[in-house]
Amino acid sequence: MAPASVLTPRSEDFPRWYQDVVAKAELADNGPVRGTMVIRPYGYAIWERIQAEIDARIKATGARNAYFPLFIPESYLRREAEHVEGFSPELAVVTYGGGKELEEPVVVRPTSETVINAFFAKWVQSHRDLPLLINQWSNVVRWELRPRILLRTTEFLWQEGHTAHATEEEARRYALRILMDVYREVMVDILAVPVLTGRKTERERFAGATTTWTCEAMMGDAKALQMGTSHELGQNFARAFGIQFQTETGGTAYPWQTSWGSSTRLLGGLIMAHGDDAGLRVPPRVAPVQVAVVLVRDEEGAGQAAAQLVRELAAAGLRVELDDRVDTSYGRRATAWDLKGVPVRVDVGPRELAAGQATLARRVPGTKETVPLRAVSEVVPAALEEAQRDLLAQAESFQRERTAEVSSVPEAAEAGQAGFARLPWASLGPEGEAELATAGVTVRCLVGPDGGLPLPGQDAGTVAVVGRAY
RNA sequence: CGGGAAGUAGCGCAGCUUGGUUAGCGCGCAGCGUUCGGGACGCUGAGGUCGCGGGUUCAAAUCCCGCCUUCCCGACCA
Repeated sequence: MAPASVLTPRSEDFPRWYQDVVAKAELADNGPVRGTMVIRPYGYAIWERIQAEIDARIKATGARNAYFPLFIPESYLRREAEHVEGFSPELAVVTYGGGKELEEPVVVRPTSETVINAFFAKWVQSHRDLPLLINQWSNVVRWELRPRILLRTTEFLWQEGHTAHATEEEARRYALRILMDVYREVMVDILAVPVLTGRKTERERFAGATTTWTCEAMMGDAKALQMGTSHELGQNFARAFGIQFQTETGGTAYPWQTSWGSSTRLLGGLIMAHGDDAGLRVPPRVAPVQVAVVLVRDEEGAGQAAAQLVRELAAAGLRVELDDRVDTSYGRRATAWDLKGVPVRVDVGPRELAAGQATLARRVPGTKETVPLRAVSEVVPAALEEAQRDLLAQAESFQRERTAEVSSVPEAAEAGQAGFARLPWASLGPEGEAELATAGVTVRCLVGPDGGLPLPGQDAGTVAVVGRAY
């Protein structure tokens, strides 16, 4: 791969490298107001693909999309005590409208449990109305004190799901289904980011939830990133908003609820999980451009050959782009495609054309090979599959190497600086957790004794995975 | 929100200490020419409310005050 003078080397200054990639790959820019961002077309194209994958899986669970207002009466937030306490420090509140001071301030939604549940109270009357499964794609605002583009911004885009069920058991199954069949699957199978799935400790639980389930990934600097959460809300919001239904036997009951979300932070996670010194590396399944056909020089019919390759690759169902900017030097263009992380590049110029060949450059191992022109549209799909697999395998082995088994709090505090540390929750507990926090290490999640998900409330035998986090 | 650093052309920087005529440099950008297979070279040129507001002064990028933004480290979060 080319000498990466374009970017700050990842090993030299990871946060700076991250900024450089976001800028040079044309993913996003900072907005004029602190903590806001502009998502540029290339970044947004990746987001749209992530959205499509998540959206399809959400719909497969039976939920439907809807839209609720940006503005929420302040009084709604106050109805659930823990919820308002958790969110009040990060609220943006509008006190003026139409040139007049408002009688009741409205908050810009930090999340929509409150408005949505106010309507659930209207819509849920009978057990026949359940389950009620709603998702919305929207922006939300949480005033951030320390913003980081695409990872922690004051305004961000996300999806938030809200459901109501007749029984606790059903709500739990649904929350876990979202966790595993939507989030985990998209992260692992599509984004090629291995995640740990587990339960949050009391300390890390969502404000207003009874149980929070999470997907946690390890970034290239061995820090953790929470990439998606699914909450069991119990009957907390149902009681606060008066959501009740008539049961089959004629009684009244409060439904059991869930909520779950994933955001543009996934884009940040993608960069930090897969990027290298040459820039971004996009897994083929989310790549807006899977193959760039680069016309090196338009001589001796190379232009026609490149156009023909583009047609063939498109016909093979690939997302392909022709780069025929022959007035820009080859090196510059090659570097730009590397920066953008396009998985496969096919170079065509008079040189290989004379031999009936094309040059195939793979972003993931960073290698080049020559391929007969006739075989390109067969070789490329295989190369993309390999890239997808290799990215996941690399991230998995990195996470494995940077995960330590420890048995005491001091060991966990130390190992947690360099990656993940695993230790029995019994050896840690809330006191140990608080102690770790003073070293900047937090419990990312609790996993079950067999490596699977622990039960809500189950502490016995669980293993805590701790580390530094974004 | 606390501690630190910084904001001068699209990007990276110098100039500021010690105020003074036309604010420079590298990259990028435009035109022309030579080149062309991993960020080519030459010539010519365009591009600036010196972050914003106020103050001091005959005179402010430079000194003073306030604010905004960015980055790093901490406390809170998708």
